[in-house]
Amino acid sequence: MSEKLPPKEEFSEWYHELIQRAEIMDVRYPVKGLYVWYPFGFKIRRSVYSILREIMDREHEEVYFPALIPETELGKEGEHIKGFEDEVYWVTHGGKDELDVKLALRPTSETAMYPMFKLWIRSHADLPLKVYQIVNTFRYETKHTRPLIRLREITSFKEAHTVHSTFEEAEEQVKKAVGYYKEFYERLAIPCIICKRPEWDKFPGAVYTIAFDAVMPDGRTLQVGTVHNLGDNFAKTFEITYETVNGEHSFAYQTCYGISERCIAALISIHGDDLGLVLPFEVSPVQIVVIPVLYKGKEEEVLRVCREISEELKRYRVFVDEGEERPGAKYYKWELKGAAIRIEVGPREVEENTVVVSFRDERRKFKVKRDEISSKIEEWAKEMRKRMYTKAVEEMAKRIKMCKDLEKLVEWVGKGVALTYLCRSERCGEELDKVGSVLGEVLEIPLSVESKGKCVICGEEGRLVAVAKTY
RNA sequence: GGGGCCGUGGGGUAGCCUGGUGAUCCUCCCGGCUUUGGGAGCCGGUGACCCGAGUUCAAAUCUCGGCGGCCCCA
Repeated sequence: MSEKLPPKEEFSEWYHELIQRAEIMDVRYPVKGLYVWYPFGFKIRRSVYSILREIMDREHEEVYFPALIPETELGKEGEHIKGFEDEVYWVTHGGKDELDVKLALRPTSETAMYPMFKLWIRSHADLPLKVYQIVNTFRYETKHTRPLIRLREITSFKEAHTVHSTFEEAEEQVKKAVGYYKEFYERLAIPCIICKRPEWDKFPGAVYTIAFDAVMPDGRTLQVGTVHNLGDNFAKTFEITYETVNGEHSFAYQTCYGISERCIAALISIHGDDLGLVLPFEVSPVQIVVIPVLYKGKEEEVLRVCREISEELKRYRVFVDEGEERPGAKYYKWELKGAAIRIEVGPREVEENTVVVSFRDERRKFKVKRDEISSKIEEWAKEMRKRMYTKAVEEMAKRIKMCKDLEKLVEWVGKGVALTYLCRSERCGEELDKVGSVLGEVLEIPLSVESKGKCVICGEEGRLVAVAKTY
C-alpha cells in the first residue's frame, strides 16, 4: 500500500511525485539538474523515441558527432555563441594539464557538425544532406531545474540537420519537418500550438524559428519542438559551399530541427490524472496487464488462464501480475504506471470463459468473451488514442482564451494562454512581451479563431499571436 | 540580479525557539502468520540528524562557512 498522489490541480507537486513514484526519473542524483532514468522511465523513452526514429528514418540518416566541441568552432558564428555562451560547460583540463584549446560540452551540435559538412559537401550531387542524431547536450541552467523539463544534461536531444542548394528547398524542408513533428505529437495524442517565434526569440543564428508548444495543466506552455530555417548564415560562417551544375561555387542553405525529452514531460503532464500516468497504448511500457483474482483452492486454474492469455497476446508488452498483493492494490499500482489495458481474471471469468477489461483513460469495467480479446486490441488502442487526443484538445481549449483588449490579457496570462492580435512593429511586440512571453504568430492551433484582427497595443492591423507564461 | 525559507532512516515528518530521555509518527523495505472481486490485518526486524569548523562538561538543537533543495520578486 502506498500513499495517494497529490491531486493534479497541484500540478508542480503532482508532477514531481509522479515522476518518482511511477519510477520514471530518480531525482536524487547528487548534481543539480541531472537526473537518472529508471528502467521503467527508460522504457517509455524508448518507445517514444522509436516513433521519432521511425519518422526520421523515412528521409534522414542517423549519425553521431562528438560531445566535445573546440572553443574555436563554437565561437565562429557570432549570433549563435551569443545565444549560448552563458550556458556552456567547459572542459579545461586533461588530467592535470590545462588544455590549449578549451572544449565545450555541446549545448547543441551545429558547430560540431558544420565543419564536417564543409568536408562532406563538394558538389550539388552531395545535396541534399539530411541527418539526425539522438544525443545528450549540456546547458548550465541557472533557473529552477525540473526533471525532463529544465535540465543541465538533456539526455535525449533528437536533432536533425539538413543542407540544401537553395533557400526554397530549405523552406520546403521546414514544412516537411513541421509535418513530421505534427505526426509525432498526434501519435502521442498531444495537441500543440504551432507558432513562428518573434525575432527576439528565434534560434541564435537562424533566419526564423517555428516552434511547437504544449499547454501544461497549470496554463504555462512547454516548448516541445523547434524547426529552424538557417538560411545561408551558418554556411557562410563554416564555408559550406558546393559546385553547381554550371561549375560555379555557391553557399548552401540549411535547416535544423529538434525535439528533446520534454516531449515525455508533456506526455505525462497532459494525459496523467490523480491516479498517475495515462499513456497511449503505443508507448506504455506495460500495454496490457493481467491481474489474477486468486481464491484459496482455485489459484492454479486462474493462473493458468492468465498465462494463456498472456501467451496469446505476446506480440504486445503484456505482464501477468502474480505478486502477493491483493487485486485492489494491483489495480492502483498499474494505474499509477499507466498500463493501457487491464484484464482481470477470477474464478467467475474462468467459469464463464470471459474476462473483465478496463481502459486506463476511462476506468470503466466491462466483460469480454475470452476468444475475442486478441482481435480487439488494435481497435481498442486506436480508440483510446483518439479519446485521449479529444480530451487533451478540450482541456487545452479551456486554458486558451481570446483576449482582444490588454487588460483582459494581462489578467489571463499566468492562468493560461492568451490569444490576441499584434502588428509587426517591434515596439508593440516588446510591449506585449512584458506581459508574458510572446510565443509568436500562430500558424496552427486545434481551435477555430480568426487569423486577423486589430493589434492589442496600437490598434493597427495585426496577426493572431499567442502569449503565455512559459517553462 | 534581489529577497526569504529549509536540509532528520529509501520517501514524508515530529523534536530545534528553551542544548542533556532509548530521536517521534506514517510509509516503503525484510521475515512470519493470515487474507485476496478497488489501496487487508496482526507479530517481529533493518534503517536517519547534509558537510566542515566553532561555542560548550555536553550540539539534530546555538554561531560561522560550504554544499544542496524550495519559494517569492525583477
